[in-house]
Amino acid sequence: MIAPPDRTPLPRAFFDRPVLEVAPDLLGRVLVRTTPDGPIELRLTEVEAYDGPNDPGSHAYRGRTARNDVMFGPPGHVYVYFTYGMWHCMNLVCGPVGRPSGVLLRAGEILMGADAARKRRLSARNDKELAKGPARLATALDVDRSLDGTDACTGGAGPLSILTGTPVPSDQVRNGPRTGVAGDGGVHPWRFWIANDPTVSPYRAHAPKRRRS
DNA sequence: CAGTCGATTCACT
DNA sequence: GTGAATCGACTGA
Repeated sequence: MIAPPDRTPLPRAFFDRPVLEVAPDLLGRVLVRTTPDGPIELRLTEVEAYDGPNDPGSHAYRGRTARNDVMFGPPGHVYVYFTYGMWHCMNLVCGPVGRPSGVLLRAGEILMGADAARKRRLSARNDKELAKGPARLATALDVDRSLDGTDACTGGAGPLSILTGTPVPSDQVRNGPRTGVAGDGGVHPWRFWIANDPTVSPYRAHAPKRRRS
């Protein structure tokens, strides 16, 4: 018998800590997304940390821009970016203010609202694949740039919020190099996941793009 | 202002 | 395992 997840909202202070502390602590937490098709709930199983100005893999490495502006703001808000001309990925901003860092939400298990998620993820061959990968996760939860800057610490009042869930014991947390990160940013072992969880995405090294002929 | 490339996914071989 | 899809942000001239 497994205890149900704690549905208390995660307080903003949770995110106002160094990102390397927050990232593994997010595993097992529950994200609630309100959609026109009803609520979708997702248990986080895989994340990656991106640490501001000292991290060559971070979008904030070269300073503040219109795109990454939210990363420089208060913790507990959502940073959403568009990539590869097709996909969105979402992060939770960590503190303190002025230290642009965030946690990329890479994968999770759908706890509720799988029907709504399947409607948006027609290529998924089974429910484990609904949110296996950062762009798949954002697609399943109907997340795009319109949610950039959303406060996730509202306790359910907004379109997106995060609950306490059931934190994962540290002996079940694994870590390793970040997926698909180019150059020097790839060296940091700042990807965290739950051991043996079937919804965790496979590791891939960065694939350099070949020049067109 | 043109060129490059991405915190990826999918279809195909 | 390989290559295409697809476009906005960023870079450097």
